[in-house]
Amino acid sequence: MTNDLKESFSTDSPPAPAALAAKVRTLSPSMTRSMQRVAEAVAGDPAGCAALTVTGLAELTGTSEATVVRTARLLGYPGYRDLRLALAGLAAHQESGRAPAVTADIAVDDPIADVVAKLAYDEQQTLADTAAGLDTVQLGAAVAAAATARRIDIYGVGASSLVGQDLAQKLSRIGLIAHSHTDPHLAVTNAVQLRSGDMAIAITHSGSTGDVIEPLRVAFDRGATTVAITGRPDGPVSQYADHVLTTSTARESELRPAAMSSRTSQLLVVDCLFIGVAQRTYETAAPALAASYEALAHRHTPRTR
Amino acid sequence: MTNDLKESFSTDSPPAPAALAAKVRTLSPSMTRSMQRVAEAVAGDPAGCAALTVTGLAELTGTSEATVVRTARLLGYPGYRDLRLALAGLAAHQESGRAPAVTADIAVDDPIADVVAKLAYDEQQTLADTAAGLDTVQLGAAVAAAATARRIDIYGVGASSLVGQDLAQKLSRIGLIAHSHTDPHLAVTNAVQLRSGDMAIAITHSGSTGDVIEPLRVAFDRGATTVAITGRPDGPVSQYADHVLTTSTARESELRPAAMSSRTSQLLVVDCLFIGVAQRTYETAAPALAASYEALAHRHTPRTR
DNA sequence: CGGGGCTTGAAAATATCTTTCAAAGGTGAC
DNA sequence: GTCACCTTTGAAAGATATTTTCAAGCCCCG
Repeated sequence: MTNDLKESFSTDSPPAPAALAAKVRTLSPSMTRSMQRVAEAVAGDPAGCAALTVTGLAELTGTSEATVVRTARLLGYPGYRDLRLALAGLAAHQESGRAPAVTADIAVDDPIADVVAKLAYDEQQTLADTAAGLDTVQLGAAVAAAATARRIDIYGVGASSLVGQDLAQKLSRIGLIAHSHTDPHLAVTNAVQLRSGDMAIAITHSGSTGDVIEPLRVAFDRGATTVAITGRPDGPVSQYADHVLTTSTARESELRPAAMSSRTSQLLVVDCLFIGVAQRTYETAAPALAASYEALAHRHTPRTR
Repeated sequence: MTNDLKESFSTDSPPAPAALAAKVRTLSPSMTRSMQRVAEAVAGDPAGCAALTVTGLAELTGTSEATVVRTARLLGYPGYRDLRLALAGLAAHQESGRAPAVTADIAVDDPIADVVAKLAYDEQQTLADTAAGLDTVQLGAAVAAAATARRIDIYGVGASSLVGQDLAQKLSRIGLIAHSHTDPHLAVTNAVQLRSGDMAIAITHSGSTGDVIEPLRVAFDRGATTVAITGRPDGPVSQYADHVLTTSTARESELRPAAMSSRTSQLLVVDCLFIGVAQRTYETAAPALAASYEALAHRHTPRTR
C-alpha cells in the first residue's frame, strides 16, 4: 500500500532532471519526519551530499541508511546510488551557472585562476573575430600565389617576426622555399632579388611599420606577388600589397598588451594560409611532412611511459 | 618509479573539473592499451558510462574491473566511484550546452572558408582545454619564481623555440633578464652559469626532446628553479622540473600537424605566466611596458589614414 | 491504557568497488 | 634466437557501500 504510493510517484517523475528542490517541496508532505530531514539536506546542498555515502548522509541527518534509501526512492530514483549521480549532475550544473564573468579586464590583483580564464576567453574571442573577419577571397588568392611561388620571403619585426618565422618554418616543411627576414636591411637586400613569380609577405599589426613596409614595397616594385597580414588594412602597408589579410584587434589593457592578441590573430591567419597551401600541394606536402616527423624522431629520448 | 610518477600526478590534479576529454588526450600516451580503451569509452560517452558500474564498464570495453579502476586513478580520481560522479556532472554539463559541431577533420578538398572555420574552432577548443587542464598551483609557483629570479633562461627548439622567444621577448619588456636559447650547445653552456635564485624554463611538446632536457637538467643540478612546459607531464623532461605546466594535446590530422595546436596551447601558458609575473612586478612592469611603446613609436610611419 | 499500523534503525544480505597476485605478453640483452 | 626481466592484464579475494529485512519503538485512536 505504501508501496503503491511510491510506485505512482516514481512513475510520475522519471530519473528526474534538475528541479530537485521543487520535487522535495512537492513530496515533502508525504514524507515522514526523518525523511524530510534527509530531503532537506539534499536540496540544500546537492554538491555536498553528492560527496557523501549513504552512511555519511545518514549520520549527517541523524538518521539511518534505510531512511536515506527510502527518501531516494520517494524522490523517484531506484536507489541512493542514482540519487547521488543526479546530485553530482545538479552540482555541476549550478557550478557552471555561477557566471565566471571573465569578460572583465585583467586586473593587477586577479588571482591566477582568473587570469587563466580571462586570457583563454580573450584569445578565443580573438580567434572568432579573426575567422569572421577574414576575407576568404583574398586568402584564396594568397594561397594560390604561395602554392606556385618560386620562393617566398616573409617580413616581420618584433612580435610579428615570430609569426613570420612560424610560417616560414611550416612552409619549408612541406618543401617550399620560404624565408623569414627580421633584419630590415637584409630584408630589403633580399627583396631586390625578387621578381614575378616570387612572393613576399609582410606581417605588421599596426600596418605602418616602416621596417616591414620597405622590403614589401621593393618586392612589389620588382613584380613579386605581395601579401600584407595586418590589423589595419587601411594602413600604409596595404599600398604595396596585392592581397590584404586582415587580423583582428582586441581591446587591450594595461597588463595585456595588444601584441598578445594580435599574435593570436596573426597565427590563425598564417595557419590558414599554410593549410591552404598544403591542400593545394598535397601530393608533395604529405610525404614531406611525414619525412620531417621521421627525421625528428631520433631526437627524442625513447624512454617514454 | 612509474608508480611514483603516477602518484604525483594524481595529486597534481584534484578531483578534476570538466576538461576530461582533454585530460584523456594528454594522458593517453602514457596509458596501456586496455586503459586507453576505457578512457576512450569514458571520453566518448560520459553520460552512458556514468550509468555503468565498474563491472559494466569493464565488460563494455572488454577489460577487467581492475583496469577500469586503474584508469580512473590515472585520470586523477581516487577511484571509480569518483570518476563516475564526475562523469555524471560532465553529462549534465554537456546536456545543457549542445555543441555546434564543426568538429570534422580538415580534408584535402575543403573549401578555404571551411578551413578557416575548422581551424578557428580547433584552436578555440585547444585554448579551452588548456585553460581547464592548467594546474594553477604549479603556475602560481612558476610565476612566483620568475618574478623574483635573477635571470631566466628559456630552452626550446623547433616550433617551441618560437614560443620561447615570445616569452623571452615579453619578459624582457617588463625589465626582467630573460633569454631564449635555441642552440642546444649554447643552452647547456649557459645553463652551467645558473645557480640558486635563477630560473630555467624548458618548452617541449613531446616532453622528450633531448636538446631541451639536457640544459634543463644542468640548470636543475646547479640549483636553479626549473619549469617544464610540456604536453607530456609524464615525460622525461619532468624529472628535472620543479614545476610542470601541462599544455593540451589536440587531435591532429594529416593536414594539421600536432605542432599547430601545441603551439597555441604553449602560447596560452606562456601568456599566463607572463601576466602573472607582470602582476607581481606591477610597479616596475607598467612603466617598462609604457616605455617600450614609446620607444617603438617612431618606427611607425605616421601617415596612417 | 492498550491495540494496530506506521516509522525507524540495527544488522544481515547483496551489490559494488578495490586490491592482490599470478599468468600472459612484450622487450631488450646477449 | 632465446632467456631474463619488466609490464600489462584479469581472476578472484578482500573491503566498502548499498539495499533489504525485521523487530522494536512510536503515535494515533478507541
